[in-house]
Amino acid sequence: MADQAAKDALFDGFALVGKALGSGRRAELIDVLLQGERSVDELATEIGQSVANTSQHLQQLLRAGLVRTRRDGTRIHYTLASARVGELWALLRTVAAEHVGELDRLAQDYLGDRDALESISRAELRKRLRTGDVLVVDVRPAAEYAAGHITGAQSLPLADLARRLRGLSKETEVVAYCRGPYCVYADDAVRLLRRRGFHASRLEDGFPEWARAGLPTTSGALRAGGRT
Amino acid sequence: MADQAAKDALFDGFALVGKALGSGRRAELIDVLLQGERSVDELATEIGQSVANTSQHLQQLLRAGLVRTRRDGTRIHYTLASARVGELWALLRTVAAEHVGELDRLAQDYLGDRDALESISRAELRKRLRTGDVLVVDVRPAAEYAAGHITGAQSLPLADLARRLRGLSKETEVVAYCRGPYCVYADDAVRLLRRRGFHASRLEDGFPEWARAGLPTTSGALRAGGRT
DNA sequence: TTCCTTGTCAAGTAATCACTTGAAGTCTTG
DNA sequence: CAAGACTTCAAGTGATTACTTGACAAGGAA
Repeated sequence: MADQAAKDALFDGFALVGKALGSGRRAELIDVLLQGERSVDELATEIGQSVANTSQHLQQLLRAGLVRTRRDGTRIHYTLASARVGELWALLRTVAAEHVGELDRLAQDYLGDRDALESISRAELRKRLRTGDVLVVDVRPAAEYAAGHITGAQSLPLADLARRLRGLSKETEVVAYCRGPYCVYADDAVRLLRRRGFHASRLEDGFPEWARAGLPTTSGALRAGGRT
Repeated sequence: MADQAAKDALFDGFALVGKALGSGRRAELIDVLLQGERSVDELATEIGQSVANTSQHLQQLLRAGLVRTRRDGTRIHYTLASARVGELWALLRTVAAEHVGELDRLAQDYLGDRDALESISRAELRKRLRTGDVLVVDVRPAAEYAAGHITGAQSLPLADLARRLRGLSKETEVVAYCRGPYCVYADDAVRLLRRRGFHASRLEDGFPEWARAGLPTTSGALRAGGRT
């Protein structure tokens, strides 16, 4: 064996990245940052932690090179360092879903029963977007829609949904999507819409997966949603 | 926010996998297991740790579902739980190489200067294997060769290399490969061969990458190597 | 049975980690 | 300049982690 100490140091280097992904709070941060850049205190409220604690977790992600910062006035915005980091997180989530025994139960505890909700695949949504017989709504917060959304989707944040139902036709088939397979926004939206008598289903995963698959996305433009 | 506690628990579940990859010693274990199953004390010597400590690390990998065990008499053999785990490890290594600042230096400290060594890509090796103008040698321990190797390669463990040079022709172009891009066996083999006047280069990565790329592999058969 | 090999468990220690609280930077605005 | 908003730093606490040592369990061979 060449130089055990150097080998250990090298693998400790690789493990830095594993360590960064080895805390639930940091995992939540990455999951949110996948939707676009965020300031520290937005992130803090999102993960339900103090600003100081969130800042320290972010420092740790920074040290592992997984995120980057951008200063804008008094705010500091964090972003994922590259698309690769998003891929790594997605793969880690898949591996966890396949191999961690209790994950099914944990997911069910958080997401509730999904069996009653219809969901459609990316490929099918793509097809129906082309034929135009479906209204796609992005139920994430407006800022995330602005940072990037499925081309043709309208922004209709979950928080505003109840107030803006008037504009929707009950004949139109509605497809809601949000941050990904472990995000509850689209589920909540579909449940609410169905309760009110709309035809609604959810995209089986979220925007990041759509973008990663190379399907058409748009960013920037805020296309006020709600009206059909 | 639906149920913060349930959400935290779910992400802690994902983070279990991150934690499992968050120690250099466990990373080394995964890297070795990528070459095939191993008993606990083989693994312990490989990573230079006590058997007790190695066992505990393996328990942790087991809890995260990344490895599986098989009992054989008084020995217990560990294997990666699925090919996905190998993919995850490879992607994590890539992300670390791209984003962890000091990794270059750590890799150089362990691997030494590689600039002097010629290396060839998988695609090129594939082509030259077909035309047959090259001798491919697998310099990993014989057990790893037996567990799976590049089709057409001969087993010539680094430990035996010096003793078995007689059988090699100085006209033949030799390509050595080992466990992967961060493995020193092939480097050492190429250095030794060149010092003795052979034409030698290394495959730029190792057997797991070859297999993952879907290129032809063989397992089981022990094709005694050395003679051309 | 007893002995031997292999692996796990349990207890102990020093180091690291996640969070809290309160203070100190840093940039913008008045 | 001072005041205010946002972020980071520093110190402290309880929990977890990586390793060691020594004891125990499970299977094989005499």
